[in-house]
Amino acid sequence: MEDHLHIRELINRLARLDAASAWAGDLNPTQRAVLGYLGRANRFSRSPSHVAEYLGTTRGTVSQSFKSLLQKGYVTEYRSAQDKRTISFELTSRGADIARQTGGLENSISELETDQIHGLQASLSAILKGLLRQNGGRAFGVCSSCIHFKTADVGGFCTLLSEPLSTEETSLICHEQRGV
Amino acid sequence: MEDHLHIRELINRLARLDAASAWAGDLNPTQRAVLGYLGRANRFSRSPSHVAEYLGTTRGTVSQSFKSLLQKGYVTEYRSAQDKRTISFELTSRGADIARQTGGLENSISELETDQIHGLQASLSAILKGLLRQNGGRAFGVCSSCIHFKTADVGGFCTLLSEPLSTEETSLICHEQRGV
DNA sequence: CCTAATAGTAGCGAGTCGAAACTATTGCAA
DNA sequence: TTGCAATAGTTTCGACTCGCTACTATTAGG
Repeated sequence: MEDHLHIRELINRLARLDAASAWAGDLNPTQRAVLGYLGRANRFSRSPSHVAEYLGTTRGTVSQSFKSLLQKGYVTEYRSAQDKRTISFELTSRGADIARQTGGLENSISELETDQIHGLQASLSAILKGLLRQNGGRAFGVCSSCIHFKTADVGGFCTLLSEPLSTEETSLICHEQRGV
Repeated sequence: MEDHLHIRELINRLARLDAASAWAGDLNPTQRAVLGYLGRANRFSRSPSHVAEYLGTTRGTVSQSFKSLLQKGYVTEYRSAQDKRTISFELTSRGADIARQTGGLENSISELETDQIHGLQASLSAILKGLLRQNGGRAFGVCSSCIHFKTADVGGFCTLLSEPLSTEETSLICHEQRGV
């Protein structure tokens, strides 16, 4: 139990320090996290609701964040013709630049041994999986590791939404993803 | 580089989800983090400045947090006679209860194998160390692993501050700590 | 068809955050 | 000794997050 507390502390401290340096320009850490998510999410997973669930916050907060990001020109709005309730946000090139940015944390991570990195990734993923199981959250994994995914001649196919997927899309986050 | 991004995302997402469930009662995640730090910091390391540096925020914000925590009865104020500028905060029993609380993240961590936990701790510590080296931050390690620490008949002794340390104090966080 | 569920927004109050301006001490050097 | 610079903490500002509740629009299901 002693060790667990330590790890929780480490995770939170690393995230706090990372967030502290994520204050730059006219963006705060949360807005930056929204852009980062948008850059890795597929076209079915870019609504305020999805972002809110991924970031562990509320629709209300995300709605405000998007209002600000929209105003600053980091995202654009797409309203669906099928379901007039939903909104999908897209990164502008300005927003995509931010989403691609790396921070001091990445530099520090890259100093680890390769197998240490893989072990770390496996452990953190396992913790996340357990945490999501506890509170009934979605995994938000990528299409290629989904039970609804089928390989195709080019790219793939989603059997849940009956939609073809381009090669790039198969490695993007989907809110409907369920691990094999 | 692909993997590093993943790990950064994992750390931040875990911290966000942990923070989301840390909203309870009349405390927010930051106030909870302050109490957690105070519960693990020694008597030389409980000032607003130390908390600010540990949490990667500013003295101004921490000042506000303490004002709120003081009002709600989670901490008490101790003014030093030597240096009238400094203030040291102590947890009340109410505050200590909160500091000891564990969350869903700990449950999830405890499901890992023992050696996986040790590996995880080692990797995260290494990342933190590298990150702190990059931005010139302090480690905030415990006395027993400090270059200024000497073992004594009972507890230990700090050669920097020329102060005896009780057994419990040797495993507390110090802002002056420098790793062996 | 009508009610329930879903998606998004608006507003509230408390609080975080960086930044800058401010007060009160303490340290150091000429 | 004086006299500044460094340090510790506070206050205020504006933008924003966050949980919450109330609200509107749209869609789904019995």
